[in-house]
Amino acid sequence: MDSHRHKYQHIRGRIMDMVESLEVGEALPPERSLCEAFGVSRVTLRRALDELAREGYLVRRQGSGTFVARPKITQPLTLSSFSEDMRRRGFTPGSRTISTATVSAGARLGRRIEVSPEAGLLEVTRLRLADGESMAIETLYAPLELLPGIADEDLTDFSFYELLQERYGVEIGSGVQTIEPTVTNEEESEALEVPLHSPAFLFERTTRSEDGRVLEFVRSIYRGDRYRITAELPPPEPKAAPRAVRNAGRAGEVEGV
Amino acid sequence: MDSHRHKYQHIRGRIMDMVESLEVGEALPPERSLCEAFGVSRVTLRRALDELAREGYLVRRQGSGTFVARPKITQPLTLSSFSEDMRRRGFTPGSRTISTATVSAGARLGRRIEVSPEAGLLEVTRLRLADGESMAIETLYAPLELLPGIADEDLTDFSFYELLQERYGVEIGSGVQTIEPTVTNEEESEALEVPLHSPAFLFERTTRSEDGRVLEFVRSIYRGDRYRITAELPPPEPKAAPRAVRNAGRAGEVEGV
DNA sequence: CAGGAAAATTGGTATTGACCAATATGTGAA
DNA sequence: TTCACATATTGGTCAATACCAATTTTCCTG
Repeated sequence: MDSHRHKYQHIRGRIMDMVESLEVGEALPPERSLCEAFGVSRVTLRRALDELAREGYLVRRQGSGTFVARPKITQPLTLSSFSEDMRRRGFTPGSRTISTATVSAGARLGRRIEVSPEAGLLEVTRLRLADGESMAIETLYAPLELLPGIADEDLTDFSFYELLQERYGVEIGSGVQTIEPTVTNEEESEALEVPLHSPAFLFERTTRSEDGRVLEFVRSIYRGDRYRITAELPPPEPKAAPRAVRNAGRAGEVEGV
Repeated sequence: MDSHRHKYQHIRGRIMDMVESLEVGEALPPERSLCEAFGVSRVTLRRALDELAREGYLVRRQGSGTFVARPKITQPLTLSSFSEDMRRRGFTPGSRTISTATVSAGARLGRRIEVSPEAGLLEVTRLRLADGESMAIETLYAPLELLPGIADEDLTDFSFYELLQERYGVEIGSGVQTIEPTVTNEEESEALEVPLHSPAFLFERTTRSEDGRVLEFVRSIYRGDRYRITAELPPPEPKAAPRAVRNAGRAGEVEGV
């Protein structure tokens, strides 16, 4: 059942279980106790703790102990789907497909997706909803050659990433996203139900597979009155950057408002 | 001379020297050779390599070797000053102070900066330039109590962060930044020399010291036609996230356009 | 009771040694 | 030559152990 290929991954999970049963600021048992409890060496245990501390779940204080960290205020920009993003923000994601078509790439899109201008592309325009209200309008382009038989799919309520992984076995590698401020045009205003020329974000994202092929190019318009980006900024690197986690609360400590 | 308190930090530096003398895609000597060369254990050496790989300088391939990674396309959002940010983008930063004043915080600003509404604040409005052209207009608020004698400073061409560190010995801890799309109002349009209601970014940043006090609240309007955010998105975490670095080139490998 | 020094506790760094897993290389058979 | 298999190389995981450094606790002293 446990697909933990390595010991430290298993330990990591056990520690996370423990963390979830504790309050913010509470201390974990000492490393040496945990080693004994889990039956692993200290390096293995520390490897798991290192990861969790780096990801912000734990704070370690030399001479004192390891404590449950205060939850992060915000996640950094990451390659998550709209659905994931909205769930993280506490909304229920939804989607309404406006149009589905097959188009030829042309010069501009061809360059972005790194296919010939004659190549066929899947074009899907969707309205994205959060708690039933319009949040963004999004047009996705994907090379048809990667998606044999895609037109038969029901694209009404699908996660493109999951579709890629589960049906086509394509693993998502990395992506580049640009963000610009813009204002809505007539079409966008109508779809999003906002006044003409309302402030909005323009997102353009290019996603690649692990072997470097472009999987999708997505252009999204997000309502500026409903969506904003919050980023927690790490301290400027002090030369040989210590990856310390800060702002950890201890039990009973007073937090700012 | 070497302020390397720990061995792995010293090794890290030696490896970086080596990396800089190699081409992208070239292989480093095997770990076991490096251990011998540096006179350290493999664990210590690997600790240094782990860091460098995590930061994107190296790519490791099991069974094959450790290679110099392709330089990152973009930096993530980080707590850098305007000047640093612009230099990173290849521009020469500049600044023109529009006004300097002392104001009382009031309810809204007081809440943001976590001081009483009666507290005094330094208010500086500056026009930010890149290669001599207007890029952003920025208003900074900082609690006067942290900055005794600040009014005497020459604020025409200063880095607020450097001032804090060098004159007041305050270390910057972390910050939170929100980004929203907006359009310029009359004042902003005039200062930035753009048409009224042009798309723009609204940045609001709160910076704290290491001990949690609010050092500054900054509100910036960036021209949407000159400034955009580019983020390289890491792959979605595959459950127990391996922090692998991807897209590393090997010598002779063909890169996409 | 208060203050300070000593001891115990706890995380941090480092070594040696072993074996596993993925990749690259060399060798022999077809 | 080419393919398949055995072997060597290289990074990945894990253990046992020792000692260092920061913090907390204990206990003695005034």
